[in-house]
Amino acid sequence: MQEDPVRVAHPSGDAPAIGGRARRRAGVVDGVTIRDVARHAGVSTATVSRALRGHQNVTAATRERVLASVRELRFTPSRLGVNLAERRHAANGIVFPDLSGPYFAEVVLGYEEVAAELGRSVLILSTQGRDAARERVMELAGRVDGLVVLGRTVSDDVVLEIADRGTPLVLLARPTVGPVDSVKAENVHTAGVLAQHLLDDGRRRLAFVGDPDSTPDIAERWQGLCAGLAEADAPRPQQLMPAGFGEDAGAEVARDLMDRDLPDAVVCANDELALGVLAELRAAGIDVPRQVAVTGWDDVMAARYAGLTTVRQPMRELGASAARLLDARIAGRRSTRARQELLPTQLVVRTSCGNHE
Amino acid sequence: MQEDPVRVAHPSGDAPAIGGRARRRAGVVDGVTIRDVARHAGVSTATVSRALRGHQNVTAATRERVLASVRELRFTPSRLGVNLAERRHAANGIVFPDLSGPYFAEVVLGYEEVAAELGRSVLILSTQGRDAARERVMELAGRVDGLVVLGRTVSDDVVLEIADRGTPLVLLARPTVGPVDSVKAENVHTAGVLAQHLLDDGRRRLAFVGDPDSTPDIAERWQGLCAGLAEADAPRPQQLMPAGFGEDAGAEVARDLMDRDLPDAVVCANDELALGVLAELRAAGIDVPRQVAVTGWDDVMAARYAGLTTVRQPMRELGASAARLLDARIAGRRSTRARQELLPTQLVVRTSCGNHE
DNA sequence: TTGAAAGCGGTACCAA
DNA sequence: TTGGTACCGCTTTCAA
Repeated sequence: MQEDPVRVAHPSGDAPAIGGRARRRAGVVDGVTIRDVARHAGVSTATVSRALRGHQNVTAATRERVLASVRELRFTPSRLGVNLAERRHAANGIVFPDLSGPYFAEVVLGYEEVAAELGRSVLILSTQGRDAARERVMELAGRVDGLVVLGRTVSDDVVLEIADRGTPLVLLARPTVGPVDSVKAENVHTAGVLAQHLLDDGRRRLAFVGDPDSTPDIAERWQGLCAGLAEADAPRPQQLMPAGFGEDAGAEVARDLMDRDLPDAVVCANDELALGVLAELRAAGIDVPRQVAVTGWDDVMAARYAGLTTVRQPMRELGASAARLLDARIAGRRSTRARQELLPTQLVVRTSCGNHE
Repeated sequence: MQEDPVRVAHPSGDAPAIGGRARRRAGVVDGVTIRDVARHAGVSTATVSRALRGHQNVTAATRERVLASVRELRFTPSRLGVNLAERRHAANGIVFPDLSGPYFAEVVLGYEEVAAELGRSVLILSTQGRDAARERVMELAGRVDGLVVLGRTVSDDVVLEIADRGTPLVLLARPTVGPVDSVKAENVHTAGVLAQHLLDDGRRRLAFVGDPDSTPDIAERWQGLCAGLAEADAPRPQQLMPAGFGEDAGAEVARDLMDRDLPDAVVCANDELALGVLAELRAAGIDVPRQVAVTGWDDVMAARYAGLTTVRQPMRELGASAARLLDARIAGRRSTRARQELLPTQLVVRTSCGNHE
C-alpha cells in the first residue's frame, strides 16, 4: 500500500484516519473518495472505476474486493466528479412561461415521466414574466445536456444563441426557429371545426377572447377560427384582448362584453379564460348557452365540471414527445435535419355551447 | 505568452487556432476554457477567475482586459468545472409521489418560484409508484445541495439515509423523521370543523373515502373527523377504501355506495375523489346535497366549478415554505434543532354539502 | 488485467 | 495586484 501523494500534500490537518475510514465532520460522512476506496482495496483508482462501472477486464476476484471496500466505506461516486470527467450533466431542462393553471403542469409532468425513463434528471424553470428570463434561461442551458423551451418564454434570439452554443434544443408550442426540432398541437384545423360547429348551431356573430400576438398557439386558433367562418361567409369575429390568461382576465372581459351587444358565442383562447367568462356571465344572470355560447381550449379538469365545450390537447403527450425528441438529439441519433411533430387535437362538445343531448 | 503545457500535451490533433480563437467542431463553439481566456488576455487563470467573480484586488485595467477577452472569445464558465471546484451543485431537488392532479403541481411550482429567487436551480422527480423510487431518490440526492421530500414517496429509512449522508432535507406533508425539518398543512382541526359543519346541517351518518394508512395527511383528516364526531356523540364514520386517489377511484366508490344505504354525507380525502363521487352520484340521479352531501379536500380549481365543499390548502405556500426552510438549512443558518411549520387550512362551504344561501 | 498519470474546467492558496 | 499551482473527484488512455 503506497503513500498517496495527494493526501500527503493536503494542506488541512485532518490526515486520513488509520485504516482508511472515512473522515467525519460534525458527525456527517464527508467525501469518501475513489482514492479512499482504492487504498482500502489495495488497487488503483482506475481499477475501482472499472469495477464500479462494470467494465470488462477486471478479475472477478478484484471486482469483489473493490465492491467490498465500496460497501464498507459506503462510497458513492460524486456526481460532481463524474460529470466533469464525462463532460456531461446527465440532466435536461424544461422552460415554461408561468405557473398559471393546469396546462403547463401537465406538459412538464409528461416530460418528466419520459425523461426519467431515459435516465435523465429534469431541471425546471418558470420564467413567469420575470425580467431576468433571458439570463435564467441561459444559465439553465449551461447546466443541462439539452433543453425544451415552451411558448412565450424567451425571444428567438435567445433560442438561437442557445442552439448556437451547441446545446440541443426542442421547441414546444412555439414556432420553429432555424434548424430546431419542435413539437406542437394542431390548432388551425380544429379551430375550423369549432367554428363550423358553432355555425351549425346557428351562431354566426362570434367574439374571440385572446391576443393572437401573445402566443403562437393563440395566433393559430384565431386564424383557424377566422378561416372556418370565412368559408361559410360568416362575419369575422370580434376581437377581445384579455389582460392575462387566467380566470380573472376572463371575468373582466365578460363584464366588458355585457356592457355591449352580446355575441352569439364567445370563443376563448384557453379554458381558464373561458371559465372566467362563463362564471361571470352566469353570475350576471345570463343564460349560457341559450343567450350566448362559451368555448375554451385545452380541456383541463375544471372544464368537465363546468360543462365547458373545449378542444382537447394531449398535454402529457406534448411533454413526452419533446422529451423523446430531445433525447434523440442529444444522443445524436437524429440526422441534422430539424424534425417537427404535430399532435392532433379534438373538439369536445359539452353544454356551454348549446343543448346537444 | 508562455506555452500552455496542457494544450501541448493534448492528445487530439486540433491545436488551438492561431490568435487564440475558439476551436470549432461542426460549426459549434466547443469549450472555450478559462485557460484560453487567460492566454488571450495575457494573464493567469487565477486573474481571470478573480475578474469574472468580481473579486477585489484586480486592477480596473486588468479587469477590462480580461472582460474584453471573455467577450471576444464568448467565454462562459463551465458549470461542470465550477461545481466541482466549489463542491456544490447550486441546485435543489423536490420529490413528489405522482402526477395525479393539481395538488402536487401547485406545490412544486410554489417551490420553484422561491428556489429560483434564492438562486438555486430546481430538479424534480416524480416517483409515481415506480418500483425504482428508492434508487431514483438516492440518485437525485447526489445531484443536489438539498432535497424536499413529499408525502408518500419513499420510506423513512430512505429519508434517514439521505439525512445521514449529509444532504440537507425538508419533509413536506410527511411526518417528521429524526431531526429533519418539515412543513405541512393543518389537518386535524379543520377536519373537526368540517365534521361540526355537517352535524350542524343534521348529517350524522358519515362515510369517509380514503385510506388513512396511505398518507399521513389522510390519516390526520380521518382522525380529526372522528374526533369531531365523537365530541358530538355522533357515530364513527364508515370507512371506504378507494383504489387510488383520482376521479375514477371516487366513481367506483360511489357505485359501491349506491348498492347499500346512502350515508348522510360522504367526506372524501381529496377533491379528485370527491369530484368522482359527485359526478357518479349525480349521473345516477341522486340529488346532492339533498339526499347526500359530498365534501373534498384541497380546493383545486375544478372544485369551484363543481360547487364542491372542501378545505383549502395553501398549496403554493407549502412549496414556498419548504424552499425557504431548505435554503436556510443549506446555508447552515439554522440551528441544528429541527424546525416544523404548520400552515393553516380553511373550510370552504359550497353547494355540495347543503343549501347555504 | 492492472497501474500511473493526464486530463475534465474551474477556484483559491501561497508566494512573489 | 498577480502568477504558479495544487487541488475538487472521477474517467480513461497508455504502458507495463
